[in-house]
Amino acid sequence: MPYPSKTNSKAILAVAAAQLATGGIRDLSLRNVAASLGLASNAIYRYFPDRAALEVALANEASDQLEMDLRKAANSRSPQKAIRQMASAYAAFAKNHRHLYELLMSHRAPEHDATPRHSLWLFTLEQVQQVTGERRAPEAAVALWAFLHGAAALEANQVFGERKPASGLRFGLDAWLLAASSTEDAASNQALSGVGSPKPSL
Amino acid sequence: MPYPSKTNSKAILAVAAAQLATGGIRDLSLRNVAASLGLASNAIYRYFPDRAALEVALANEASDQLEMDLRKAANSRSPQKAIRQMASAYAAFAKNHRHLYELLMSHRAPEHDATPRHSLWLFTLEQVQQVTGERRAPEAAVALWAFLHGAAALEANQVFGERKPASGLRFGLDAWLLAASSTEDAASNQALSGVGSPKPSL
DNA sequence: GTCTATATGCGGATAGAC
DNA sequence: GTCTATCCGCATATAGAC
Repeated sequence: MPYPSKTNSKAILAVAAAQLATGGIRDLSLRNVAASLGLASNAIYRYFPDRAALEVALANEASDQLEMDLRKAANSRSPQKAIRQMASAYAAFAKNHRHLYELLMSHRAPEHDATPRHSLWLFTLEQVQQVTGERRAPEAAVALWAFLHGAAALEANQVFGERKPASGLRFGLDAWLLAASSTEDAASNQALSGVGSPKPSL
Repeated sequence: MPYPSKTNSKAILAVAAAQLATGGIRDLSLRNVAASLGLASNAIYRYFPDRAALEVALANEASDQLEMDLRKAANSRSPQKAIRQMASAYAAFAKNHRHLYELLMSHRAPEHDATPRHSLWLFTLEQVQQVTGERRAPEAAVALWAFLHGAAALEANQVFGERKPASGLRFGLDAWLLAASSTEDAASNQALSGVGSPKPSL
């Protein structure tokens, strides 16, 4: 071959991920990726039609990686303990791969989501179900994910500055487990009961 | 004066906010803002040293606006009801001003935060304190904010596609109120008690 | 079929004239 | 305070070398 391949999709993704890690999504550029691989500025287009496609590929990689971390964390423990371990793993992933995580979460899901993200959702749902039962699993999983993502985002952007959300993570997770472990009637009745009882019948 | 003022900071911010609302942060450009005001491409630099400064000003405006909405929602109600109303107002703000909200939350807080964001935090803390008492207020407020932000972000990015987090918002808020209304000892003991009791003594 | 060379248009940013 | 002119980096598209 006159022009043997100097690169491939995996190598491009690796370099892109490295640049994303150092500079954030705004600083990621196809030019820099190509330069890092010793290629011309636009050689990337043979592997990814445009920048958006590269971002999608990165997000899918991130999703796979996160799911692996969560599966490890949830392995062979009690349901509640599994949730706690998953929460820690989730927070750790968001912290250690800040920009990659940001990219993962800021990318809208496609219409028919057969992507790695769907797999991630199904696994989470499965784990939550062990705690809440089948009926309340979807809403509980959404609530849990919302909380975990929010905590990760707030810490990443240091919204609270000095006041770190570390203790807040504990509080929120305890609250979720408390509600998830109780019957739905007890939980909602209690929460709606209002002012009167500072010490409910726990 | 040979070149009288054609604009001012407020007008620039208004145009920038409008462009942000339609196209998102990536599409906001100083060139377009200037063009909308009938100015040369770089006239903005007399009012904002660079693009980042304009974004900070927009974020501060957003923070003020959100705080006003939350204050209205919390006005003269029971503590629990105030929290519920604030949660709804928060979600509504994030939904109705999607890109502005995103900008607000994605901007790191400065070192000594005397910005509108600090005021927003103090007000939230004050309201949470009505429910949890003074001691647990900070961590509870962080947890609440994390959950609300996460729910807003997930919905904005449609992470769950069809499975909308509307019911998840209810579940999470109920869980938070349940834990916030109980004593800290009861809450953490219950949550840590683990596997054995699918139906705890509620 | 893969890479290089090149061109267009859109950004942010700066210098200096008026 | 606004203007013209200009620079640099970026994504993108096309033509052609090998």
